[in-house]
Amino acid sequence: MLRRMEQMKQPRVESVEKALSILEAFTKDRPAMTLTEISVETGLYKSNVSRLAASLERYGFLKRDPNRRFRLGPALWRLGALYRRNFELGESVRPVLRQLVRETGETASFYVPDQDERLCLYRENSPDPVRHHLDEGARLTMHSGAAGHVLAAFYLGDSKAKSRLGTDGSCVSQGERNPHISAVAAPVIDANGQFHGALAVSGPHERLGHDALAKARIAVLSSARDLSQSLA
Amino acid sequence: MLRRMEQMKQPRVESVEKALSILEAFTKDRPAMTLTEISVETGLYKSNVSRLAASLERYGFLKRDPNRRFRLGPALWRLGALYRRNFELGESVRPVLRQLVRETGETASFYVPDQDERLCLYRENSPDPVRHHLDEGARLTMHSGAAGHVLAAFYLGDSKAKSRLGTDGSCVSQGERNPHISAVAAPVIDANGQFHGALAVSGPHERLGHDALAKARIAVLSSARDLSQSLA
DNA sequence: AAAGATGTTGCGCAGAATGGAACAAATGAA
DNA sequence: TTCATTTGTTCCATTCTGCGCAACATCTTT
Repeated sequence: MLRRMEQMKQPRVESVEKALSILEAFTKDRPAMTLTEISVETGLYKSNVSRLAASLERYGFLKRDPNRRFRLGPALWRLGALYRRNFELGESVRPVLRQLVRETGETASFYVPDQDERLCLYRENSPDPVRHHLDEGARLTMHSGAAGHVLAAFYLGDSKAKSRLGTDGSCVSQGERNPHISAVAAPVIDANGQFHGALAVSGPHERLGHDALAKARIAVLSSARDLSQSLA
Repeated sequence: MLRRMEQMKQPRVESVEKALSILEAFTKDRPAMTLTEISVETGLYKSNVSRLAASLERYGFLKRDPNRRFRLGPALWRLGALYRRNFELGESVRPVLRQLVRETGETASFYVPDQDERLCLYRENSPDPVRHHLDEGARLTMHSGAAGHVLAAFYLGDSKAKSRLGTDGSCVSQGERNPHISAVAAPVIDANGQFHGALAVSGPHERLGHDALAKARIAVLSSARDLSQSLA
């Protein structure tokens, strides 16, 4: 829970990190918690949580539902939308994703680094009912999957990840994160050399065999180049 | 900036509120700030901001762009998406909004309370090029506009706002917040009596005259009832 | 180079944040 | 109903964190 806090002695503000760890404790499967649950989940004392939560609530980062359970507050959505707007990305990325879906028939996504994980920032799903489904906003590990390797290599500078990449920066994975899914990913880097994220196409390995993957790789690389253009 | 903190002596954690006020300082027009700018904007000392920001950054609530300026971080987007999912609202609201647009030809929106303001959670724009445009995620005052009055009445319990409402809870405004815009709004309340937000239709007052407004009012009220059903 | 910003670090003191227990309020069982 | 249990808040003494501020780095600009 408070893993990150226990580390080295960099400048930090303890109570702030405790408060943030409360927010962090909310997940898709745990969208509402009682004070005691939060206390257990974070390892903080109830009295402490009570006070931290009060501040979070005042600023709209938490709110209490009719049963007085805590839920995430509207301020998060406002700021989340703002964060998202920062990337003018969206406007450039979406059309590219749709184009990729049209070309490959599979699902296309755009991932960015989020701490030591990766965040699915944008996604266009395959029209096929049998497809690799995932919500925008979902977080996956950065240490597996084609897009994961690309991010690890370009963002973290992970040398093991680098070695998995082709000279063009692309990466292929088959059944890595999920045994039934294959994927291709490529980095998106603007004219200034700034790394933005990874473009990926993924689908069931029944459809994405050797040949289909090779085709998809070309498509992804080409799209990544297009994106680089429009970001310059 | 720190208005909210200076108030009464409720349980709170000062440094946490300072940190949150840093996040609050980000706006659409100020999506990136240097440390000094944040310091000025929040009234906090630079050294203080530096340390608070370090913690926010560790948890992904802030990040630094290539020029080392601060921007909102990906954690916000993740949590924002989670917040939003809490309302299964979206899935119920969107179709209703689209239906309203079809019926009235004007823009339809759904507002929820956010602190002492109102947040435009969902919006479907009129197909007409001349329309009342506003982004999802935008915040407006709760003290003017038809939807504002509805929220003030039902959420804050503001008696002045209540007096502006019809017996059906609906409210009409003409040129209140913006001289060229008229609007109608109605509360959305589920079967348990839980208030969820305000449904509104808005457009240029040239089109939304007496008759059109009356028609829109019927449509909004009917849609609000439909929504109440699907939330029960 | 020199001058101006901008960001970070060190330090001592004030007082904020905390743990723990006692208290209050809600829930549920009997 | 009353009693037991769980959940949340308030109080208080102690401690150590967070703070202001100045000095120190680190970049920009001229």
